Amino acid sequence: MVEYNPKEIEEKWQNIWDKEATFKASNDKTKEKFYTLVEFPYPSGQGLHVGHPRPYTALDIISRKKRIEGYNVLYPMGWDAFGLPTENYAIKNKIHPREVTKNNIARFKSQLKSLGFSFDWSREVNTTDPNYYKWTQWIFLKLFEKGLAYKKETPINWCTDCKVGLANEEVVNGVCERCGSQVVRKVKNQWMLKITEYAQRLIDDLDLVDYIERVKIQQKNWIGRSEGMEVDFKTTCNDILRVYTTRPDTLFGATYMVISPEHPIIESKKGLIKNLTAIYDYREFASKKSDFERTEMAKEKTGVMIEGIKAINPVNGNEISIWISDYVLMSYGTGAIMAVPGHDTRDWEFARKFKLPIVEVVKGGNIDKEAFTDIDNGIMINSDFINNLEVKKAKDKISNWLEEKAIGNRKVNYKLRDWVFSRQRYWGEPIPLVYCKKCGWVAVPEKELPIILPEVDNYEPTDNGESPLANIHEWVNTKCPKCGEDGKRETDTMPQWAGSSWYFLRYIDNENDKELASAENLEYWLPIDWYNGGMEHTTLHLLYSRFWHKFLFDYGILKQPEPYAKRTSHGMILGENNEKMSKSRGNVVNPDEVVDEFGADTLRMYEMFIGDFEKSVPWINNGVKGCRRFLDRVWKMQGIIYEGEDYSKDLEVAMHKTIKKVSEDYDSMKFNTAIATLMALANTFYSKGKINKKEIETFLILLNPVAPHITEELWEKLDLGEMLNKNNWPIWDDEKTIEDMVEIVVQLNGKVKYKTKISSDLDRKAMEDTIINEEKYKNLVKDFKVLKIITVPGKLVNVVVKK
RNA sequence: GCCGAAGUGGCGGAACUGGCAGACGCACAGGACUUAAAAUCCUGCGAUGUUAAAACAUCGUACCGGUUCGAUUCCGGUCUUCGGCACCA
Repeated sequence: MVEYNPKEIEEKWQNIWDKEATFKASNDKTKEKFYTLVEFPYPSGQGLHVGHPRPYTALDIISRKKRIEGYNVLYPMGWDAFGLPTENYAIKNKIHPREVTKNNIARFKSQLKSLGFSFDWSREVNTTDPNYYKWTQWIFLKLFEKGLAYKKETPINWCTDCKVGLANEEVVNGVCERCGSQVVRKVKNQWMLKITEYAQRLIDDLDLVDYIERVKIQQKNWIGRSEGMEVDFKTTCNDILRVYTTRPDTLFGATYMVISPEHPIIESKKGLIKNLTAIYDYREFASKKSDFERTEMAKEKTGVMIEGIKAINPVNGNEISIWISDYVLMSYGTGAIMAVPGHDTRDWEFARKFKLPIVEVVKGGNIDKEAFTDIDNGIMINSDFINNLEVKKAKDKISNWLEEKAIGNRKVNYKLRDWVFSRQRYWGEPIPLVYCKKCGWVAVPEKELPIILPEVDNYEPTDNGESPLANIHEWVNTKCPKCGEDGKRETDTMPQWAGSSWYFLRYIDNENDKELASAENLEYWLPIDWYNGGMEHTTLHLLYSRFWHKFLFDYGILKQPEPYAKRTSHGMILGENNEKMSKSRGNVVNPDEVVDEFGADTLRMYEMFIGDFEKSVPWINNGVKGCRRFLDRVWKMQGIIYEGEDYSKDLEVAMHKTIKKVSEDYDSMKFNTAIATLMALANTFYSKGKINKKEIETFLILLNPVAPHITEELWEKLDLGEMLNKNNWPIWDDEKTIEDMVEIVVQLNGKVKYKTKISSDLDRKAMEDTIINEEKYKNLVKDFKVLKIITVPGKLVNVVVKK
């Protein structure tokens, strides 16, 4: 027998699949389709690491199984290639990001090919290709046309030394990651997308899809719907401060207010504020922090009281002080809160620190010691006309009262914020708009798309924080498409999220130059039947792409309101030291080395066998060996085959059980136990010493999705007919998975005492009778009084006894 | 801090819906084959105790408590680790 040589056979089959276009999805609408999708990678300079193949192999298994089951499967791959690391690399090494991207993609592609994934490479997409981003720009224009894109002043991280805008990730402990200088928040006028307009639908339509529960929960929490009231507080300067609260019932306990340091009232009433310098200093101090740092619960509370203006609590007329503090954000609610220190932990700490009054309005806690927050079932006190009411009733009564007096109104609020869509960077899609003094922002005509990213000499942002594109005057200066006067192009580019918000639509018709994709192909392939990706994309990418999809649905291009019928998520592969794989930690495993030493089938199998697909697991080099050993044993099965029939009930049960278990496990992504089951079956084969071709055939088909090369090769060697992947998936018969005898457990007060075999067709009564007549049983209970016997058919008999 | 997960032998993990804890694999130990080694094959492998051994007993699924005939699984609390927190992708 020739030795198992993965290198040779893997290359052989990869070439055959390429040449015969085995995995090309057809647009034949008469066939039942199945669209499987994995998140397309960012082609980084480091190449693939072993984390990438985990989800790819998983959905490759699903795809291959579906094909064998007769579906027309689309399993595509592409490149999410715009992004910061490429740009930074280009700046450092003075190479055009286009070149960097091209090289990285070539490397990724050859690595992916060496793993034998059944991608339909003819549908490859690349977000940096003008033929692709033409449509990204086109979608943006449609959003703009419908009023969903607007400009707003929003802060960016500004490095005071490099004089560039930084990504949050590049800000480490408040200083610039590159140069260590102070980073401040600088306000810029940026493009925003109104995702908040879709907030409710993004929640509601989760009911239409099959996502793993934690993804749904996390999306809902991220969108953060709450029902509450907007309440107006008059001020002593005849102004109104509007707050948002979910707890109008505690209004009598509101003893002061806090507004965001950026609140406009500070500017509009600065003449009345006596401590303006202190206020400005504090605002400066707050500008150095991110929202995340500002709202952190653990930190020491800071703030400054505004001297000169007070607010009036609308329910009791009390004059209360107004403070500014960084934990109140302009971006959530109204940028102002009423503080109820008796019943809110953050307010309580703040009040304690600044010696502000704390009033108890719900009975039950000890507000001298801590805020009493568990108040949903409490009773109101110190609250005038809502005294002695239950909290729920009090909330209703005071809400009605506020609405009658026109002081407040019920309001639904969302934590979700609009999407900041501008980046002051080079390596992104140009935003296709022109600014005209007369007409304002004007869309570039569709026929001029794509607006190609022009060549620049220098990829670094300009000194004033504008994108490098701002320096190319011949590109920036153009004519207004509307009136023909002088105009200037937008020089900000789109965020990397743009291209990945719709890529799954382009796979459907990637060469179409007339439209984003043809209507009939979209209708045939959508929705995506199964989308797998990392948990880390749950709140941004997944939500952004649902938003764009819904928009295109509203626009009439798409027929389904949701892009993904099903969403699952894989766990990360960690380094051997149980830490995240990264270059700096030096624990990165390169799949090329594993393929070189053990073969692609072994790598694929190990990645699936390593543990629960949904959980993160450490990579263990030694573990790979076990999978290779198994494939060696599979290879050697050639030597124990015999021709002919030889019925054995045991083997028949084992075969049917295995088919059932493996089929079901693949479908529910329990790849590790599917492989364990196949290993156990192989052990059974070997313990029998010989095996019939029919059993091997079934075994090879079951193993094929995980290890496609070796199984295809053995199929050919054993002369089992046309290519394995053209055959049918084996089916099992539930009746044939039942053994004649089952082992059951006899327990005494829930503790296992002995095991015994009984016929599997006994019902409860018969089973109990069999057991209590056994000698062993009589011995067991002879010193006790039997109180009760609990019998679970086919499982156990538990005897409850007393001395 | 907030939101979402996870915690089981020396290690990765398994256990359907509350019913035999440790499948499958790694590592390790002993044996077979070999002049020898590697590879391969066979056997054993949670801890402790009684024991020559078989066998038996006790403990054991992060920690504390609860529900139940019975808890890795359900409930309350605590600790630890991981993912996300809106310009990394």
